[in-house]
Amino acid sequence: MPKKNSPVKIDPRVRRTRRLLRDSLVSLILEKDFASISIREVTDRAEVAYITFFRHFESLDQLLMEALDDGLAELLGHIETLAGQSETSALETEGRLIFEYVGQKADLFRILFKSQSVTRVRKKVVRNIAIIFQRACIPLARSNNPVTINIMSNHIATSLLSLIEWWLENNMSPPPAEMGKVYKGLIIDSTVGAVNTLSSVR
Amino acid sequence: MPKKNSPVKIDPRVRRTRRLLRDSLVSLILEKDFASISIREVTDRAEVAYITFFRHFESLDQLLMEALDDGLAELLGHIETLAGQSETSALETEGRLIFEYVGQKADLFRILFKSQSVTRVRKKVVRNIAIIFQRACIPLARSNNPVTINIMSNHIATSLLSLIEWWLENNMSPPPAEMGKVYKGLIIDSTVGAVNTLSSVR
DNA sequence: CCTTTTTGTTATACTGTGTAACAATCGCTT
DNA sequence: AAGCGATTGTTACACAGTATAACAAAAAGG
Repeated sequence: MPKKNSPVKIDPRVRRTRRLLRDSLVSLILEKDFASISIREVTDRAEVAYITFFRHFESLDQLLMEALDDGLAELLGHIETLAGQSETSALETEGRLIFEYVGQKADLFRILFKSQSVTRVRKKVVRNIAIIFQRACIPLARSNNPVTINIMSNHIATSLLSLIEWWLENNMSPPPAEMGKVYKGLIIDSTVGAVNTLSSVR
Repeated sequence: MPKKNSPVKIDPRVRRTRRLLRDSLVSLILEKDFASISIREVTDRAEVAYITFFRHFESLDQLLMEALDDGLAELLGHIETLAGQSETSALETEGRLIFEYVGQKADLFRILFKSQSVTRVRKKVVRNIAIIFQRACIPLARSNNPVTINIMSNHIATSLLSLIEWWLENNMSPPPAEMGKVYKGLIIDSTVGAVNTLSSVR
């Protein structure tokens, strides 16, 4: 069952409407608080009839979710290859790639962290990242302790997102190469190093 | 300048109204989504006139913020004493105290992580925790590199909050004593260990 | 070109926010 | 205990945003 790219041809009018609405919402979020954005505002800027919004989405939340889902899929791919890495030197390079990618799509991530209703989206992103690292880190944990593995993967996922958020708020000031080192040292290596100590946790 | 307990005597009717509204909102958040709660619902459950709400608060956001602010002040005190610790054994004990405290006031933290509009509150909490650790960790960093210190304290603060959130969602299953070990190993020790590697980051 | 689908226009019902005026109640002081 | 001042309750209303319906106009695709 293919999740996306279902071979169904979409009416170009529908494609156009959805794209206009998405772009309109994104640009509005970058300007003002998400909670203060009304559907009317979005449709006005998109130059689309008010009622047309409801023919495609149930709420601004849903529209935002879809936009973020699509945009973040690529980052998950990056992280997936990263989690597969085991060589120490490669980890640093891949960490740099993450932050280069974030820098390219900075708007998308700013929206992820800025909009209010994003708590659920963020949780979903954390869970997806955690699952990726969960598989990659099972061989690292000495005892096959599910609690330890869960804590580890959750810690890595949330730490990575927080680091990205911090970086964006700091105007992406240490360049990706430096952030790659931070990523490797602060998140990956230190977590792996802490595993042995935690093998006894129930 | 005393922040709280200003010696001004507050009208008992005002005190009562504010307490009723606060309790009403808290109980509602524990039941349903914050975004779906209306002011009318809060005043109805509080058995208070609708207009009375606006005589005390501008929005549900503000009411929630004040409730969380008061409740979380105590945790910050705990963490402050914790950050002052340097002995390895004491760190683990103090970490246990944190999770015991969270367990006692679990409702409060569930609200912190559950309600949608809490992004700003959470950021404020992160910043407060980060500041505490910032002062405590300056002697640890070899070079007085502000970037490194900022990343470190931010990483500790967000990791701690994420760990608390994970713990609550797992029904507080590893008891506080075990979580104290996790806290020490995964967050404190590993971060301190990573500092030396990161001294070169601009 | 003709059918189907999508979009736009207009009107309407409904919910929630926020304010105003006035009456009723409560707390506090004397 | 009485009365003054502050708070709360009642009722009414204006307003913004959501959501739907019916019908006309426009665009897609065979």
